[in-house]
Amino acid sequence: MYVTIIDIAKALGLSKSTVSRALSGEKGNVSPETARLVIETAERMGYKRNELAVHLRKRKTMTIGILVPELVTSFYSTFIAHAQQILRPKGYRTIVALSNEDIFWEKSNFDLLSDSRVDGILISTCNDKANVEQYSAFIQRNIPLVFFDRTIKGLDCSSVRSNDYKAAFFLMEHLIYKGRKRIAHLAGPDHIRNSADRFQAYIDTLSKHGIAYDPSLVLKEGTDRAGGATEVTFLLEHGIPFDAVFCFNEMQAIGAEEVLLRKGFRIPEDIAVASMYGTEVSTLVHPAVTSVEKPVARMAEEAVRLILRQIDAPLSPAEEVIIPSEMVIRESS
Amino acid sequence: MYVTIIDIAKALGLSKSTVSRALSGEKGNVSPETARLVIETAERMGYKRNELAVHLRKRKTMTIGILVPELVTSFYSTFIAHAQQILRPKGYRTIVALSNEDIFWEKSNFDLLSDSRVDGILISTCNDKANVEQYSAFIQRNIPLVFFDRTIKGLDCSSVRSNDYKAAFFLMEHLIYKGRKRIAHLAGPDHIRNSADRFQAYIDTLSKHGIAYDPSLVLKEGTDRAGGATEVTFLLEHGIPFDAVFCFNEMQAIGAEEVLLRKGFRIPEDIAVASMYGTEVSTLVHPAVTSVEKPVARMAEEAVRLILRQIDAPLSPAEEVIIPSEMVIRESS
DNA sequence: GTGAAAGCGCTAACAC
DNA sequence: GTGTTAGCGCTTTCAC
Repeated sequence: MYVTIIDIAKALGLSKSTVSRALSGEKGNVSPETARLVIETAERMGYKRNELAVHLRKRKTMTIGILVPELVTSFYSTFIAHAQQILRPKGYRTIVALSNEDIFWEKSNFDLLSDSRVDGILISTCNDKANVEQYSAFIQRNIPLVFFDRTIKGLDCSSVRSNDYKAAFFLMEHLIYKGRKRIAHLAGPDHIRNSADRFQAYIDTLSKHGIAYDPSLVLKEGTDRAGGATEVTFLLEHGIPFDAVFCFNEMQAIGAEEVLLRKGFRIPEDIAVASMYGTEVSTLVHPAVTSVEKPVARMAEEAVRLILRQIDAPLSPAEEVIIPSEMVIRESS
Repeated sequence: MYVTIIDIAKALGLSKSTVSRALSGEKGNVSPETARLVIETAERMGYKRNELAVHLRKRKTMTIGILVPELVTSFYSTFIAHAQQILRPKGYRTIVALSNEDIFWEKSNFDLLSDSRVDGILISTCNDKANVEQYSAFIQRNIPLVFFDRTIKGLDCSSVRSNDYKAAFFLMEHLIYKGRKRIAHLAGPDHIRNSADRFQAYIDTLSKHGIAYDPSLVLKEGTDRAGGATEVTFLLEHGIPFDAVFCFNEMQAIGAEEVLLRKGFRIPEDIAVASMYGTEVSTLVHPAVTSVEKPVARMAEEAVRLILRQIDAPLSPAEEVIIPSEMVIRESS
């Protein structure tokens, strides 16, 4: 049904090698006339090269898999866009898969990517314990894997992240300098390294500034919009006083903000809402939210660099890149 | 890097055919012990079959491409969901591509699907003239192609659609029976057969019921939410009286409705809003909208049946299936 | 500059 | 029940 190079070769009385060379575009090993002739004939016959065969032969699919926990937060979609922008000119396609913050989805979609023989996988894990054997096996087989943002300790594999602890510390101090004393923390789940880092920063900042740690101000209902709303509602309904909310992510911040505004609070005059992170392109976060920026573009750049290096030089040593968060407060307008 | 059947064969002192047979699961040509042994070894060695090679060898990718104009209207997403539900159990994957109602996108994404050697394509075209040569070439090469919903006349290829004319007629008569006399029509673009059919039904119903056709009531600003809003706004601002709006699709209906409600009109008491189609699963359409249902499920069923038949029996004759719309009015609650 | 031959990883006759 | 062989469509030495 499909035309092959053999059909073209036959039609022209050439060998399939010559046709292949002419079609591959690299001149030097085929005369200009032959090349033109072949290309014209191919066009006329409606030839489409069979990528399957090419990939099998070259043992390379020219596709990178990207596995992320979610796409509601602007961080991951921005990351993907940046990564694609770098990969595309280099001839790489990209497949995006989701874990939906679930370890079983993650496992199954990781398999899916590996089944389709991607040349490498960029992953931001949803759990820093769950699927490690799977990753180790992958790494041992020398298949390029790079973790970004949500990385895993102790894996012999390159990774890129930003310094969550420092950024959280910075943001917390900003709130404290603004006079906030009772800062609630809408934390992330324990099984993500980033949450732990941010929580630690929360504790440490309070301690540094002589503010007592009150466990009733730390809530872990969920990292989405509903979670943020629920948590703030809980604080209000139980009469737990607070003058600031320090959120794990922007979705929580939006949820929190919605509830507060509806209850008649002014932001940030009455209660400040601070979020890690509204990325630089986020249009979701309300301008009244205070946030530190995550350096998405640079993270994507590094992640892509690392995966490509791993593809080109499979035995190069693992590299752990930490990109500093941009310590810029974006405040209410 | 990846384990192959040859690695397993070597490790076990078997031939790769035996390993292949054992792994393919069909017993009868391989002894139970060998089978178990092979499967265990494969598991232990971390074997993953190379789909690329399988597809090349079998000359079949077990994937169906679905090319649709958009995904905002519930029809196409529902169609896709139904199609996938039927195809998956049969071992078929599915790739979805969008034309964004643009002929160049459509062309390029059609190529993309064909490049990835899908076994067949289900398409709902964005223009019934533009890319016909491309489709003809495809059909001539005997690659399975089935049009659904937005079909093209005169193509030697199976198609599925519902009877838009009848459905539109039914819906129009419903409005007329309800006493509407000045019915505005938010039409679809001329280059879609369905639009033409619906417009014809609009004309014919008016004529049948002795209502004069007023061209100023027919608007073609766009088939999205903004289009519907713009068109209704236009009528209102230009003082063109109307007591009903007959929309090409549900997005227009939503846009129209929003404007009308904001201006203080009651729906449907003051102005009725009727739409083709809010599909049976649509959660988008406001309950105040009157609509006829498009039989998505049955259309998907037929489209899948036709494409699979074309795959299994490439030379079977083209079939034109018309599935009657469900003449049920879903009215304001 | 061109052709012959090998092979990517797998399946499917065909022998035995 | 298992092995041998051929080949899916392509690229890539290696000769000439």
